Amino acid sequence: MLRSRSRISSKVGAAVAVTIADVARHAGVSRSTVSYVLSGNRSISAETIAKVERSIAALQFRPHAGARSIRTGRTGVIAMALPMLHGPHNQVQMPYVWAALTASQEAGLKLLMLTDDDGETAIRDAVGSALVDGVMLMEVQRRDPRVGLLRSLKCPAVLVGTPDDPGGLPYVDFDFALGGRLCAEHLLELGHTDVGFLGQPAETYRRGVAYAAHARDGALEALRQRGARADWEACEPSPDGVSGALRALLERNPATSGLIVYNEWALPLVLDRLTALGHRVPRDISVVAICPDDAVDQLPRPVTSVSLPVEALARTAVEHLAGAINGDRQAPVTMLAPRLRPRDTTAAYPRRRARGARGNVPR
Amino acid sequence: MLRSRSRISSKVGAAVAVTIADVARHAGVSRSTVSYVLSGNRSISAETIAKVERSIAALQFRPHAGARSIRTGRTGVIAMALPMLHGPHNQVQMPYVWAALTASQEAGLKLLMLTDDDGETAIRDAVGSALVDGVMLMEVQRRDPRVGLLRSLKCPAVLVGTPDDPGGLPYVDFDFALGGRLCAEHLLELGHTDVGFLGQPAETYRRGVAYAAHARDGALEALRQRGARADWEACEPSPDGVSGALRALLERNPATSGLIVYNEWALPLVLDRLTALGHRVPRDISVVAICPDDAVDQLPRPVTSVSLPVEALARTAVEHLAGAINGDRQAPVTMLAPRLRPRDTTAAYPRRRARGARGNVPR
DNA sequence: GGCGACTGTCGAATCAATTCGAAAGGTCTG
DNA sequence: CAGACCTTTCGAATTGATTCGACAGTCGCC
Repeated sequence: MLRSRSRISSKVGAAVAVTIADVARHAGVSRSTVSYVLSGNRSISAETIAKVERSIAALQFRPHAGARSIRTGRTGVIAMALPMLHGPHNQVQMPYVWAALTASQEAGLKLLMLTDDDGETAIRDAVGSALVDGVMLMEVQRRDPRVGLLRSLKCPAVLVGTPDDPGGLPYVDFDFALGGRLCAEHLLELGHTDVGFLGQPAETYRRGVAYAAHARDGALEALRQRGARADWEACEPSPDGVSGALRALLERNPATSGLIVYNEWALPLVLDRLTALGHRVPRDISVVAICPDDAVDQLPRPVTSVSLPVEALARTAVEHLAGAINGDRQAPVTMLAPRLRPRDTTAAYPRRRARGARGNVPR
Repeated sequence: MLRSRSRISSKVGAAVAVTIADVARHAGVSRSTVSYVLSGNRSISAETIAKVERSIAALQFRPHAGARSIRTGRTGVIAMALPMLHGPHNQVQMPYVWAALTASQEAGLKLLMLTDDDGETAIRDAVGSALVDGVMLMEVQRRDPRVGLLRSLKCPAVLVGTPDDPGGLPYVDFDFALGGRLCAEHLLELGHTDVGFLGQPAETYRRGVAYAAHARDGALEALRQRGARADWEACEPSPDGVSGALRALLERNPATSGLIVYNEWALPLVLDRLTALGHRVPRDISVVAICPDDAVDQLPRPVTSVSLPVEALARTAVEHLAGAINGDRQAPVTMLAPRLRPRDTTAAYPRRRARGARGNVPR
């Protein structure tokens, strides 16, 4: 045997574990009494409670998570499953992580991060070994193999995003399709008839990530239904990517007077490049974005936007999951409604030639 | 009792757990044999191994994490402890999370995220209840109460950052002080004598976050030692914050010709605002940044920078922790060396008045 | 004063694994 | 051919908690 395992001192740095038996001995009661004090599952006299609690505090006792889970079938841990993708684009995800982290802490849960590079192994392992009580699936794709997996695992789960076939699993989402449509309608109402949609990196669409497709299709369909010329372009997370996408849109349709941007990363550069290319916003081109409110606040000028409630989304998902784990009946679908906030980057269309050079009143 | 707990079907969505006993029965061997097949701790005949493995696969067996941890004292989970801070600044952290996530997966570990709003409860709970095998401490402060806690918990730990008193705990860090000094020396060698340091948000310094202080002090000390005028300013994550910080630096010392920027978020805006304020880079003002390489790639122009190896840092920390958990003896300190990469935003100082208006050759 | 109804506490079973000691069976050696 | 030895497998103890059933002790009520 490589490691000796004596009763008194365990290995190198590991702390000596204090068990419920130690507490019982210290308090002069039985183990079960300590357990009942902890769980409150049976009435215990006030003085015994006090005695036990003093011992717990004195010994710094904390019940062993594994031992507990073996009986209760609960671990108090939920998993956040992210697909493995690298690159700067992923910075957008941190707010989700933060929100999920704080929300789960408030719900008394711990958050385990999972990536599933090789498909679904990480999820299968974590759930199969009863490491987690539930799974929150991020970056849901339109046809996501993980959805089928989760359903077959029969563990509490919530999808953050809307797959083509949720297969009975509950999902929480922001209504990206409606969000895209709101952008479109805003521009249509302002008189724009030629609109470009500048979206996420091509890879995101290639993977069929649901929200990206929904936002784009929601916008384009609304535009085309109302007779506008609509076009779209993916946008890579680099200055050249932004320039390239803008140029492509403007070359394919030089009449483009409205731009819907759903690419948080690119947004600052879009405004910058448009002016660099000689287009004034909103006089020549109106810009409406889909992005979190704090992204707008960080821009040099306030952009008309449909605000993306990242924090509420993650929080809702965690709360939903917490409820499902407790056995509460949960709504199968939760859709957060988009709302468009007009700000400085959109204006009525007829720009110059329209009814004489009567000036360009911004409002 | 609210929830009945029968032997056959458990509650609502929970999967029926398959145990090692089921596998043993299915394979026609004893439980211990299955365990030995799993762990390889005793020699088992090839045919028995095959038989058992077939049963494991057929039943989709995965050992119960809790039950396993109760005996082995291991969970295969490590914690990443982040202090609870919100706001856009935190986007910088996602690369750390990603790197730690992939690295821990490669090391066969799972990653639990912890925040410690109310001090250290989350860490204490996770370690005390034996939920995690080790802790990776992020955003280490110069005087960090969590360091003392971790030491007293006697569990494998690694600090990502250098506190004033590591108290015997191993730490991994990027040499921010030297990084700051390299920036300073680069500017000094180019002839700059008046340099401003534009740093992290004020809150970060107020909290005494180690890396922020180290980078700033490393730069300022090097500058002052060599007789340069050096000043610094915190910078909030907003356009106004950037403008304000720049203005403050330039007003306090109008002769400022060199700028060290250690604020990944602000970097694009700094370049933008400098030109907006009428300073050409690098003709009027040289800019050198401390930031990850991919942040440079995303800028419209290549910025001279000391590259911040975020991914290597997180990866090193995870590997260190994995080793410590396995009982390997680890180096107490790992410092990643900074390297300055001159690019387009720094130039020799004597700008105009120096030796006649002989033109400004960029190189 | 005896009987049922509570209260509070305990002992023992249970959960799903790991692991030690021993036993069964086979091979090799003296 | 008996004894030593090795390989392979098993039974049972162990790990740290939860929880059921039982058992004293107290109280109130007729």
